[in-house]
Amino acid sequence: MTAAEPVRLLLADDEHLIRGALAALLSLEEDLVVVAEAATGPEAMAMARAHKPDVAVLDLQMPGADGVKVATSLRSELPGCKVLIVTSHGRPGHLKRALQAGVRGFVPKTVSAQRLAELIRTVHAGNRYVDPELAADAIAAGDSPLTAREAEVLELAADGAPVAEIAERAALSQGTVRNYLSSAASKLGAENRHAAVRLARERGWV
Amino acid sequence: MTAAEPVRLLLADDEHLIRGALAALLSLEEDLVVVAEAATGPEAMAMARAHKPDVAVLDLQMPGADGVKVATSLRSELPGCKVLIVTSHGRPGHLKRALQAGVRGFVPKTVSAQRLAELIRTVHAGNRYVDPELAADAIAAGDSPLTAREAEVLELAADGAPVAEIAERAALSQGTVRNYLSSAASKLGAENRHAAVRLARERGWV
DNA sequence: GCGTCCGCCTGACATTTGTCATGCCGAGTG
DNA sequence: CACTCGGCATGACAAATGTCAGGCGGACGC
Repeated sequence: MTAAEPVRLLLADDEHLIRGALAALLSLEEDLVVVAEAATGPEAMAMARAHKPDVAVLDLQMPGADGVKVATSLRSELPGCKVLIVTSHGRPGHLKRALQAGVRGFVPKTVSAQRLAELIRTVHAGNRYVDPELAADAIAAGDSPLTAREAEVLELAADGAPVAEIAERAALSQGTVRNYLSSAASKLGAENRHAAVRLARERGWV
Repeated sequence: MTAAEPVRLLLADDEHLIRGALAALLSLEEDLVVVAEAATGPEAMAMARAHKPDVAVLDLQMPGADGVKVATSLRSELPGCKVLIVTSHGRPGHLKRALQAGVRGFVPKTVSAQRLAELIRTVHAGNRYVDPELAADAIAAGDSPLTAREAEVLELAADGAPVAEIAERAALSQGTVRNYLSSAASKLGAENRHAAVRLARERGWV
C-alpha cells in the first residue's frame, strides 16, 4: 500500500468502550490513523464533513441515524470516502440495504482487530468485503417477498397497534389492512401478524 | 492498592473485536493483568475454574448462558471472584437480577476504558458500583407488577403464539389464559397483549 | 373464628382480527 | 387489441381475542 500516506479513519460507535479501544488498537498499525470519532449518526456526519476521512468505520446501530443512513449521506457528500460497517447483530436485510447504499465492507464485531485492520486496507484499496457467514444468511433469506404496502402496513403493526389505528395512519380501510397483514403473514409462513412482524424483523425486511 | 500483586482478570464477550481491544487496553494498566478470555457463557465458566481470576468482566449477552447465569454459578463455585457486568443494552430487570446474583458492578459499554479500569479496582477492593443512569431506570421501572402466572403466560405469548397453544402448554383453559394476558396488559398500560410483551421485554420483566 | 383481600381459575358475551370472494387498474405478452 | 397476471383495495363472514362477573381457596389482621 502507499507507505508514505497513512489511511485516515473516522470511527463511529455509540459504545465509548469499544470506540476508544478500537482507536487505540488501530493506531498501533503504522499505516492507519484515526482522525475523528463520533458516538451518534449526526455526529458522524459532522465529523466526516470536517475531517474528510479516507475510510469511515461505522457501527450499524447508533442513536440519531443508523450506519446505513450515514453511509447514504456520505455517498453523496464525500464520494471518495469508503464506508466499512461493523455490527453486532447482523440481519440479512441490513446487509442488502448497506450494499445498496454504497457500503464497501460489512463485518460482524466477532472479527479480531488485526483482521479489521486488514479489511480497512482492503476497502481503502477500492475492493469490497462482506463477511461470508452474513452473506450466506442474506442469500438464504433472499429478497423480501413483501410488496411495498405489505411492508408499510407490517411496520405500522410492529408495536402491537390495533388494526383501526393502522388503517387510519395508512389511510386505508380496516379490511384492506387486515388483508395486507394476512398476506404478509402467509408469505412469511407465520401464524399471525405478530409472528410475521418478528420474522420480518429477524430477516431485516422491515 | 496492593502494588505487588496485580489484579487477575477474566474477560468474557462474544465480540472478538471488543474483547481483544479491551484486553489490550486493560493490560496497559500496571496493576491489571488479563489471565483468560472467553466468547461464550460455558467457556467463561470453564476459564474461571481453570484460572481462578480475581475479577470477571462479563458481557450480559453471550451465546450459551448470559452474564447473570455465569455470575450465579461463579458465586457458588468461586466466592472470592468478584463479577463486573458490562452491557450494551441495559434493561432495568437485568440489573436487578444481576445484583441478586451477587454481581458487584454493572455498567454500560458507553464508559471509557480508563473508567472501566477504575471500576475494576473498585469492585476488587470489595466495593460495589452501579451506573447511576441504569440505577435510575431500574428504580423508575420498579418491581414487576405481574404475578407468577401472568409472567409465565406472557412469556409463552412472546413469540405470537395463539391462545389455544398457550393454554395447552400452560395446562390452563383458554379463558384463563385470556384473563391473565388481559390483566397483564392492563397492569402494563398496554393496548393488547403484544404491546404488553414489548413493554415487559423493555423493562426486563420477562 | 370471621371477614377481607388477593391470586388463581372459569365460562359467557362483545370486540377485534383473519379469511375469503370479488372488483379495479396498469404492465407485460402474444 | 385482447388476455393474463399481479398489486391494490373492499366488505361479509368465521375465528380468535379481550372483557366481564363470579367462584374457590390460602394468607392476613383482628
